[in-house]
Amino acid sequence: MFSISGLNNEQRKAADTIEGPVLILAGAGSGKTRSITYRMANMVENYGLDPKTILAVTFTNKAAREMKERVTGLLGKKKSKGITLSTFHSLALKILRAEIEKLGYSKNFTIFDTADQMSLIREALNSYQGEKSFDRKSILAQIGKLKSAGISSEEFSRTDNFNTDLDYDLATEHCYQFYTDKMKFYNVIDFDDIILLTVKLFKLYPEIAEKYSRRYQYIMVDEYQDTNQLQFSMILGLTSTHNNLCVVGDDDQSIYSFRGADITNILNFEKHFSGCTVIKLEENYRSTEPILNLANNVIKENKRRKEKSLRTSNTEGISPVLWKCADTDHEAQTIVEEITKFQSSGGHLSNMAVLVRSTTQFPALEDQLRISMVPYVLVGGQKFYERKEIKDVLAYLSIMHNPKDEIALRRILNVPSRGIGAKTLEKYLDLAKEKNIHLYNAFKDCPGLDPKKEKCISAFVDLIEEFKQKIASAPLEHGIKDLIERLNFHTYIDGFYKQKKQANRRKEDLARLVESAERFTKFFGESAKLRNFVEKMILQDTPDKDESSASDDNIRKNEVTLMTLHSSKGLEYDHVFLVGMEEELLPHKKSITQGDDIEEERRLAYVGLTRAKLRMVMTYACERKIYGRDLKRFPSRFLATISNDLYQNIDKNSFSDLSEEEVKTYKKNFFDDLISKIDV
DNA sequence: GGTTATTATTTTTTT
DNA sequence: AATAATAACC
Repeated sequence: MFSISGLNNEQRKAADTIEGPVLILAGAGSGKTRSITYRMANMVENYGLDPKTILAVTFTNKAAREMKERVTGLLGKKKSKGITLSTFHSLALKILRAEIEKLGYSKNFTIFDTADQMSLIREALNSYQGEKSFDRKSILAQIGKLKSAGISSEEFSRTDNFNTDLDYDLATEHCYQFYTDKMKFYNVIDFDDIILLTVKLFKLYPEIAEKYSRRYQYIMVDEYQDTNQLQFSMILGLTSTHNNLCVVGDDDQSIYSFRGADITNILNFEKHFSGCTVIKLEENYRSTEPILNLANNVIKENKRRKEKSLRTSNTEGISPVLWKCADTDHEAQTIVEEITKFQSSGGHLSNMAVLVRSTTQFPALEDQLRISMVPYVLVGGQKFYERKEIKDVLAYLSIMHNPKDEIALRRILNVPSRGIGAKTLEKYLDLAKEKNIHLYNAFKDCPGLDPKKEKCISAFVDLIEEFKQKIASAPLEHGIKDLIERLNFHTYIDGFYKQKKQANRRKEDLARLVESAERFTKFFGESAKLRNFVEKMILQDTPDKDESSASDDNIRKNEVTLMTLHSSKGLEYDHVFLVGMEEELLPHKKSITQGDDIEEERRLAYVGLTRAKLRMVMTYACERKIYGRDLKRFPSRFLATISNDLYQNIDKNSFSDLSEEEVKTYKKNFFDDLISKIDV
């Protein structure tokens, strides 16, 4: 018998209300994950439900893996194995893999990431006869919005969203049409399509929705405040034969509206699912009272939120502080100094996190951490597969799997250079257009279009065909390794990056790619298909070796975590540095100038503050380098509304916070440093 | 056709 | 400051 008696009253109610719709409003640190993992264990152990009927959807693959671990801890490997724990995208992709042919795509479709989308939009704009130059990004954003609102490219011009007088709308219409047509022709889909097509499938073939709905009798959705309209429709499909839907979320932590997250999903849940049980978790087990008071004081300024009061019985604690620093480097230095102090007093670095609003804040912090030789791990920021050299190799793999993917083909057509330049490409594009065939087939069928180039082109086509065979017959990692060697990619990198350090870094990345392919084949064995590998790379669904070893012995590495506020959601640390509490960073400049949602920025600050268990250190710099210029900076408006007794102001730029002894050492070190520099 | 120099442009956050 | 896009050169 599995016991849920370790939970408080509300948590127990959450874990023990199994049938029908349930809304769990879980404040920060209120034991949300604990409640839902217990809920799953409770369902299996005490209600005798088949684990195979349980589906839990999380926001990131990382969160899914973490939850899986915790459920396994409660249920054991055998029973937890049946439970499906996945993201919306992974789940939808699984469905599409089985059913996409019904929508006129073939099964070997590939996935476009944002960079691929951008190149397609560029193509679209090139073929557009507008006088003005348009911003690709905002056009793509507009298309994304239309897609998630369910408006097709044909419908767009007939909706209220469309204004004939606006140049941008006309351009968008052209691009949207161009984009949709090409995507289909290339047999590729984008991130939005993964959900969109699944929803379309559910609508056109209700029996498919029913099939999955019957399979997943009990559905849980984590971080419900960050779901968008499409995901909501997908949920409707999945619950078409029952209403056992349990969603968990906190409207105060909704921070993804830029990606279409719709906060009304959680605010209106009770309307969407009548007769639902509402459970509020308001007891905070994470932070001490001083930290919680500060966080509550920040978030209470938001107008659009459900009133709630987070409380804690943990009344004793260190007062949060705000450090005033001179500039970006001084800020980083001061933080790293504090970290080394903590380290030398015997603290474990896994208990510390440094949180930032923007990834541009990373380099300064990383520099200081490296100088002081503090081990750290980066979360968020540029994705591994987005690095140029990785994308290049993945592009080769993509066209082996889906030769219609013209964007991938053009990406590597002359990388490394093999004498197929812009002129040749143009000729073949014309040929392909004229014969209405795919670009790759044009190369394959007519290598001698330009006799001077015949050799280059046949060599290229042969290479692709050869490796297509090779990769299908040998373990994936061998194929990739051989490909990198055959292409002389290392030499290419040496030529491209003049600095040796940079070049070596890129080569290490390639080695990492081979390693991750190796882990992939090890894990999936015979069914380790090229396509799944590329897919998993793009969806960030590749547990790296750090994580797997950590789960093996369950020892957290002795390193500081450096990450964006967005990726910190759901995590907690004893000591947290919230870096850059200043205007134009938090709230971000874009949200100020575009009159965008300041409330979301405030929620972001709230998320950051509520990560801390024991100590909160906020910092800001009086001067920061932006576009290579030093600009004056000011403390965040979010601090202005807070009464002074809730945090302590410390001026790190003067000696006022140091003891006499510390000032002495500081000055001595300063002069020693100076002298050593003069010596050299 | 390829390489290099010059100029423009950028910075939110992520599946 | 760093990178991408473009122009000018070989």
